[in-house]
Amino acid sequence: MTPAVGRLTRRSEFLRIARARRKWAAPGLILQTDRFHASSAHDADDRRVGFTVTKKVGNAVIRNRVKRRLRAVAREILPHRARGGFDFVLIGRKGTLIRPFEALKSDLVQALDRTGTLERIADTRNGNHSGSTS
RNA sequence: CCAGAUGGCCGGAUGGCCGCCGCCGCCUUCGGGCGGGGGAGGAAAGUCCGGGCUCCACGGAAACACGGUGCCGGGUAACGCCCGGCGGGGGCAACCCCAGGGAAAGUGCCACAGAAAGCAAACCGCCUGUCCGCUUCGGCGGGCGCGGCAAGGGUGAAAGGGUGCGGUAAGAGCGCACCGCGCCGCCGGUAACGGCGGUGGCAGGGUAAACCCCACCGGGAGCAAGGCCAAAUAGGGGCGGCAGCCGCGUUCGCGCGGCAGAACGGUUUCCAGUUCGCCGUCCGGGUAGGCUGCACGAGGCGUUUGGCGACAAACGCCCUAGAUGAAUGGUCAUCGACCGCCGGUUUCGGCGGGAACAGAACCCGGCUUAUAGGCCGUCUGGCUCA
RNA sequence: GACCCCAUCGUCUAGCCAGGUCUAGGACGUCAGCCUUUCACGCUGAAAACACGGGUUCGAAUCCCGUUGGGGUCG
Repeated sequence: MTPAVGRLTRRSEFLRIARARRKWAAPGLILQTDRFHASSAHDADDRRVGFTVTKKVGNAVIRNRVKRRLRAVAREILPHRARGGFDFVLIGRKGTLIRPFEALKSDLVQALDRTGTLERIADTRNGNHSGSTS
């Protein structure tokens, strides 16, 4: 069972996560994260993700491609390797476009580890089942 | 074959795995699931023009502003776009480029240089009359002249037609020929304009992407327009100043209604209309929630007919993206136009990289800008062969 | 997405809207020299810009068109 990953769409939520100052920059991406506010509407095990690609990265075509690669890597990693109860913001960089996909995935795992949001159970399950991804 | 001109089209392909957003059908424990079908561009871009659509002004009218366009005719819903022609310029040519109305309605400007820059004028100079000096008697030099001239020199971007011949004291449209220009007439053309003939000795420098004049066009804002629903709430509040008249209520602070008054279109005037106590100052609160607008339209494709063409008409077929932190993809493999390096240097072989510009946001018609490479057609010039 | 505005030395600006001695002026800053035992202050001097590409004009920072880069507003 893979838990669902919600999307962040409100500007105020992005600003809140940026204020938390819990972030780590990898060569392919930057991760910002924060424990989301306890409200009755959300389960404690939920996790949500948003994407930010600024105009500095490139024109609209490049920004779209960067965002799509970030979405693809988040879809593969976040559901079973990120801790529940957190919001994540992935920020695209100039290197996101040309970085190999496997390296981008390990960048995200490393960023989760450095921000203390890597799921420990998923870590052992990864070692048991598939050693090809690392 | 080489060089060039021009018009149109394409602008990565195939497959595996995993995904995203609408639409239709079925099932559903209303969370969703299954199946089918669809899903970026020639510029989607810049937002430079023209429209549709929506709201405001809404009825209007006139004048004045303001902005835009600018040879002629046609096409179009419309245009500053397109087509055909005219004129000017460039090219051997195909062909390309041109904001291309008016400078004898008026105003302004033309720095520096130059005598003079717009009423024309005369610095050097040329010629001449007269006086003086010299003389080899041909002349030379100097002064004076409200004497003549504008050919030559010089300045300038530009100096009041150009070239040649005649003419003259020297010269000059002074005369003549050709060219240019103005005016008149005739002919051709729908017109711009062109041709021919006559006539005038030349008047009228340039600049209108300077003001301007003439002709024509234009009400303003924009889908964050606008409508519906939900939430919130106030008809926001405080302070200071000014508040005409009447009626009602009054807790005597004031409140409500009417008249008056004020505000509102680019300006003014007139009626009509809408809104509202007015002015100044300070303090707040809330909001980028949902649905709709929103995908059948000046729509696309094909054939025929009319037209030089832009395009139009008729008939037939088709439905073709609708997201909203914003879908239309991620990844792997194979093929690959093309590029670089090396060996060979005609063919070819090896290695490495690998598709240009670029992403709909209410929708159309244009323009402009960016764009690796490739395909097809037409035409021009040159060379070779038959 | 729509609608507007701006661009001049390293920085802030004048000149633009009546085109010409504009080779673009000023202030702060920078550099060099003088002054001072030295530094500062002061004095003298120098370097340094019209965003880019076309057009109009004899002549463009100025007028017109296009491009690029910044900035602002929206209920």
